[in-house]
Amino acid sequence: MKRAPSLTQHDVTVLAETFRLLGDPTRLRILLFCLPGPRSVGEIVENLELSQTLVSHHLRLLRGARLVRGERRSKQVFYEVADSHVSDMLIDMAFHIHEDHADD
Amino acid sequence: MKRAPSLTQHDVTVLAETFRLLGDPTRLRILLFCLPGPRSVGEIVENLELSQTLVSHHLRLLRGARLVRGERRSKQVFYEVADSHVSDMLIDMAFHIHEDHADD
DNA sequence: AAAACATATGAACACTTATTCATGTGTTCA
DNA sequence: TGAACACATGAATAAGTGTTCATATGTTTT
Repeated sequence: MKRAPSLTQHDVTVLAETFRLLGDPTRLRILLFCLPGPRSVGEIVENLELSQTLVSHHLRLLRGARLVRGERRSKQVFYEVADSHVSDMLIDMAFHIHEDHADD
Repeated sequence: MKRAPSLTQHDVTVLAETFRLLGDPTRLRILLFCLPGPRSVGEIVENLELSQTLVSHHLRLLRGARLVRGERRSKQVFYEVADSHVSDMLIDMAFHIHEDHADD
């Protein structure tokens, strides 16, 4: 029987904010696409078939929450998931959903 | 180096919807409060200092997504986290946030 | 320097959503 | 049966948010 650690008010706020950002399908797709490794904005745009401005806007939010990091390499900017904490979180959640076939 | 399972379009949608619901601080507090065991609506209202109608509205959304289950015992209705999948998810996330003190 | 390329930003709009107020439903007790 | 208790629901509103359009910034190439 696992138990959760007691969270401070601040912890809960941060946690909710993180969830909120993951709660948009477009942002989630962007994050999942960047999970295997750094992706340029252009790659994201082409692969996910989204407008460039939309991707930029979402990346800004994800950056603001330190969920992704962007690094410039000449003309392009490559984004990757910020740290192993975030990627572990995402992978765990992905497994949870994947295993859970108690569909509607 | 862990890898995420490949998710279907439907998986991503469900995952995003779940995150979206967890993304509201009030709902997240309610869920976390119900994590240790079944709580009556009244208990939630008192402990989290929220209005009764607000709690009911949020519980309805959480119920709709099968994140909580409600059981009536005479006058009161007790809510608990739906299954171990959800609670594991929450506990994992709680640990992730808790351990992550790379604050802003 | 200018043009071309890659990405970012700001304003505007449509749409969603959290909260409140008023009221409804179900259950127990007098 | 009626009153009291516990919870749910519907409408209304204020605030937030995703997307698009137009435009700006930064980098390379000619």
